[in-house]
Amino acid sequence: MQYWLFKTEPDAFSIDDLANMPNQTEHWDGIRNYQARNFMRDQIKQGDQVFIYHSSCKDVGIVGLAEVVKEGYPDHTQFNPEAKYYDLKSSPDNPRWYMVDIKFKQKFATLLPLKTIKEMADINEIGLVKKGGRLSVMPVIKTEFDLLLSCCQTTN
DNA sequence: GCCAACGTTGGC
DNA sequence: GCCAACGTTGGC
Repeated sequence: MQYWLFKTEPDAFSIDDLANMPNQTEHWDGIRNYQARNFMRDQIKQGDQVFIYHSSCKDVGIVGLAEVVKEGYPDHTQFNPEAKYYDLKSSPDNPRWYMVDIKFKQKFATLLPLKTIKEMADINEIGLVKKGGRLSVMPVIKTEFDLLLSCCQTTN
């Protein structure tokens, strides 16, 4: 099992939106970065645990937990000329962009702010605190995932 | 294949 | 809204 962090802008799609979806499951479309795409296509597996992180908003930080329920498959929005994430250069024969499905597991009573994460002495590897923190999909090592999760759950 | 210009992300 | 840090594009 592996661990990940997915960013989302809560104005567009929040942890609450995920919780309110049918079956509390949604496909994570709109990833248009090659490094993130490679994670989606090749590495993210069913059962993997995913932190949901709210970015570009008033309260920035980890807000909840989800689980991967479907592994990488082509992101259909790339083929739709009407869609925001349409990609002229991609075709169904050779899709450029992939997505996974995730299912809501838990919303934390209080979010774990980015500021706090940066201040934690034992959190040094997660992309949020390093260069390259702009990736919208990033791996989290088990030790840091466990630490962050316990932090989220004890502050409840 | 280099690299300048441009676009995007995302914290503040 | 600003701006730093990246990522992508495209001319050469």
